[in-house]
Amino acid sequence: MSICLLITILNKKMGVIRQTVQKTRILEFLKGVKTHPTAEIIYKNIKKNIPTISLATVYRNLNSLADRNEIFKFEVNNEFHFDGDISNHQHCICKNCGKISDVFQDNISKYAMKKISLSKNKFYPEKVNIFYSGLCKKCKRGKK
Amino acid sequence: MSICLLITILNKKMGVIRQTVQKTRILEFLKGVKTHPTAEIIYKNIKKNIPTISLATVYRNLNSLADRNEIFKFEVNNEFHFDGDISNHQHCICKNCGKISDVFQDNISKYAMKKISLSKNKFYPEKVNIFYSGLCKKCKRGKK
DNA sequence: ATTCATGCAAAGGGTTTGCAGGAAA
DNA sequence: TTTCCTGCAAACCCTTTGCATGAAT
Repeated sequence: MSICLLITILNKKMGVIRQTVQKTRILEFLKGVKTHPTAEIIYKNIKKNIPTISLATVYRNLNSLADRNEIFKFEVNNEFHFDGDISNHQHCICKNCGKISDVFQDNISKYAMKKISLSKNKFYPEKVNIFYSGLCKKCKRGKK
Repeated sequence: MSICLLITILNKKMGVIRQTVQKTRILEFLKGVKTHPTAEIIYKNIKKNIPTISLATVYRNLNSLADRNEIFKFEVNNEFHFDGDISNHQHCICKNCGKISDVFQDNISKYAMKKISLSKNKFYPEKVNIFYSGLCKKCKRGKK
């Protein structure tokens, strides 16, 4: 029995992840954008290229991409947002308008990971997610 | 016109927040517990003392308490959780079983707030929320 | 006496799921 | 040819809301 045949059989036994146009476009879109869109927004944008795509497909692909850590999924105000940038960075969420912006202060996440590793609590952290809540520039001006 | 009368009139104009048994019990329960229950769990517990209370009342009170920063509201896996402890602390979320645990490392939050204040991004932070994702002790053992 | 809060039930809305057909490998 | 993925629609489920009644001030 050849190695190739064995691999083929194993592939059939294990769940093989297939490459589809829908999946490719979704990942491309997320990687090419600097915002943190919801499934709905992603769906509307992909629809321009693939008019027949369904919202369910978008959800399924986003979830599987997030499960495999190819994208980052987080919730704001009862809605999931997706981030194609999985580098260590932090998010600011305006509590007035809901706008999400990035902060790239790598050392904040590093410090947080170091500190919790040193503390003797019974948790095995793999990642830290840091969210600031406050006001964005625009809303801060409006409140003055 | 006396000051007291003026205040009474103003109170009537402005929305006065009333003290109710339901509200009191909900806050008591949250302050007396070291977990991070959902509205449903809080509802079931309050029901033991106030059998007629409705889930809607629990939600309404939790939301107004969170709005006034008397409790902390956050989402995990598409569900809101409530924390009666509003001191600076961090949360660990087990990505396997969903268990939420606390870390009390005040300096992590302080460091995060200091760093973002120094960085010249256009956001005015008021609070930082830090979530670790990984495995709890129990699930870590199970995976070995 | 006023008006805010409650309880009930129904609506809301983002997300998931079952199923038949279609596309990767 | 097999198995996974897609599209459609319906189901899900947590949360919110409208309305009449009841309670707090």
